[in-house]
Amino acid sequence: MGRLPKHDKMGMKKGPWTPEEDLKLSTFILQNNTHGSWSTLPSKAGLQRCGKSCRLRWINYLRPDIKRGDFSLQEEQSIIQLHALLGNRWSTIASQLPKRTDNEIKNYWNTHLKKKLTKMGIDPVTHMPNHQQSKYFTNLCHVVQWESARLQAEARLSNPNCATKAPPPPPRCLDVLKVWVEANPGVEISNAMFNGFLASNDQPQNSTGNHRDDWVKGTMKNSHKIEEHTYPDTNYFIEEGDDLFSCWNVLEDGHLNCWDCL
DNA sequence: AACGTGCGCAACCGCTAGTCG
DNA sequence: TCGACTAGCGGTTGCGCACGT
Repeated sequence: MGRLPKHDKMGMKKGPWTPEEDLKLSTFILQNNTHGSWSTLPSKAGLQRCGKSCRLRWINYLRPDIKRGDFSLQEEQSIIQLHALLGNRWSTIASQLPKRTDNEIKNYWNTHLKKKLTKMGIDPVTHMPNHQQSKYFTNLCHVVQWESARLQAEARLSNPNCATKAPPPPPRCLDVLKVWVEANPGVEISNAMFNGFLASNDQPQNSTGNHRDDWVKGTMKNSHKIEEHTYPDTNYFIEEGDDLFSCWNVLEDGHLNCWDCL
């Protein structure tokens, strides 16, 4: 993996890092409790690398607080949802996924998630279904719901007068609002918009949705985390099991219909 | 076994924003 | 205000490996 060692015009080494170089870099930073100035670090640490290369190696590989290995289903979902909201702002997305680096998330998106969404009939750029007849469409109802909420939030931002008319977004929305605000400094959040972002579990929007939620919770009382995945004012909700997600909707006669499992 | 091909990911490159004198 | 310098970000590259033929 990596590249063959090369040197640039200044005689700085390029290419894959050796275990000895890793050791030198880690030891220097840990002993000093700081990397200090990246541009002066290489000479101080006895490395023939440019500061930029040292910084990247530390941040993406050597830092003790990074998690490596497969992404969990929850992490995958977070990436998809945050990408729908933020686009290719990998560092912002990474800031919401503890112990993951932007480079790792970017690679995972480009090599796994993009293909996965495409296969499921979802455009990975717009996060919209390519065609509603896709046999995978029903599997992704939560993704589509999410995108719908995002568009509603954007509409509310551009036209505050519509804020109270828009239906409430999916769960975990306050977390998302927080991310959105961090990613869009300077944009003011009106009270109406904030209320619109509140999860209905905290502040039920209307009696119909509340009644339905109660009914769903009562019916599915053996399900775990059901509240987290119930989409208010819609017919859809997600049941999270130990290692799979089931997509359900409530039929007009009150029966539950399982669409599919993820 | 040999070869070709595609994939995964570490590392690089170029650009931008922030800071400081 | 301007230029130099630095840090950080996102896009791209290229090598090693796995897998298919």
